[in-house]
Amino acid sequence: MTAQEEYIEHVGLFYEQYGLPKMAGRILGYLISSNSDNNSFDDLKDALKASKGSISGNINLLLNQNMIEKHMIAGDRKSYYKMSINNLENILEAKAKSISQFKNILAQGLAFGLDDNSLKKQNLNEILHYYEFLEEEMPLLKIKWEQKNIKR
Amino acid sequence: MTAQEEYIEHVGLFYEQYGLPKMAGRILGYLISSNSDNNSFDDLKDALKASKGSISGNINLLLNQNMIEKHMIAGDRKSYYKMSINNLENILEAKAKSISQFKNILAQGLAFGLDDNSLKKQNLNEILHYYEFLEEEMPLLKIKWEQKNIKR
DNA sequence: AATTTAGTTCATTAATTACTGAACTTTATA
DNA sequence: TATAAAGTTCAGTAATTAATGAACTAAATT
Repeated sequence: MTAQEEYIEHVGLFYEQYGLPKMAGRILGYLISSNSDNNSFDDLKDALKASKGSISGNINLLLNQNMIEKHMIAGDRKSYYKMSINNLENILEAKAKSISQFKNILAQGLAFGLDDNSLKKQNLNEILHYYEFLEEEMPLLKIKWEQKNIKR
Repeated sequence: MTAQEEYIEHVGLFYEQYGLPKMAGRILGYLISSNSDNNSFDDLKDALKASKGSISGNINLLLNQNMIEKHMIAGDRKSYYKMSINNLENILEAKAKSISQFKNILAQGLAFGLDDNSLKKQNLNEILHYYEFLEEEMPLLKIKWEQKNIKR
């Protein structure tokens, strides 16, 4: 196993922890460590020794999650892939979305059972406030990053 | 199916999206929606109609991730569980940890291949800077929350 | 000391998720 | 209009992950 191959496996395992298929993580690992600006479907298939089906499915998964993006080369009908940069902001947006979903789940759950001064309701309300705080802060973080980047 | 049971399934599915076993998500759903401050192992087992093994394994999973905590009642040797509140900060800490892990993966990957002014290196460096930004901001967010809470 | 309680462990089984490979679609050359 | 290229789709299979249930441990009660 070359150092690069080991690296790719490592990245695959890293992403597996966060619920992505290992192959999707390995695609990211390849895109980070490859020796070229232009990485095609077949490059991935060959480097990762995987089937077309698996590469196709995982590329589309990563595209849907805005983790990679496709680019083309004039006079060439292959597609090339790279880690997404336009959509860095999506990391925060995705986080914001999950925060706001969980906030709703909590709020809904608070409607069940128990009187309003039970310990549990106090506890859950505090958690709810924390999520509300995060929900407010995420867009501010995004703005902060954008401003920092305009200056650069 | 009662409204509460439906709610519990819903929470289970929500957490499944984020890589938890469904049963772990259902435990959280029960803890949010139950009618009591004190929810025991057996309450969970009965309400969720699951085996002791599954409840035990998933409770420990949630405890390890600081998503729930155990509390006791004097003169009672059962354990009771509730959603974690002391460790709300862990949401940010966990996020910070994954950000910093990924930052390292990227930095490592940049060591492979290509000359330093390739498009890819420029691209990855920009992503790296974004992660560095997030890495700096997470602790600030934590401080902001703590200060807001002292004032309250 | 025997029994009960509270939970853990782990082998087996069930359920889910991912991968393969062959057939297919679509667009572009020859 | 045939052939090829680039990828997609999907049925079948492989691999992984989760749940069950019975046997077990450790502590408390009779």
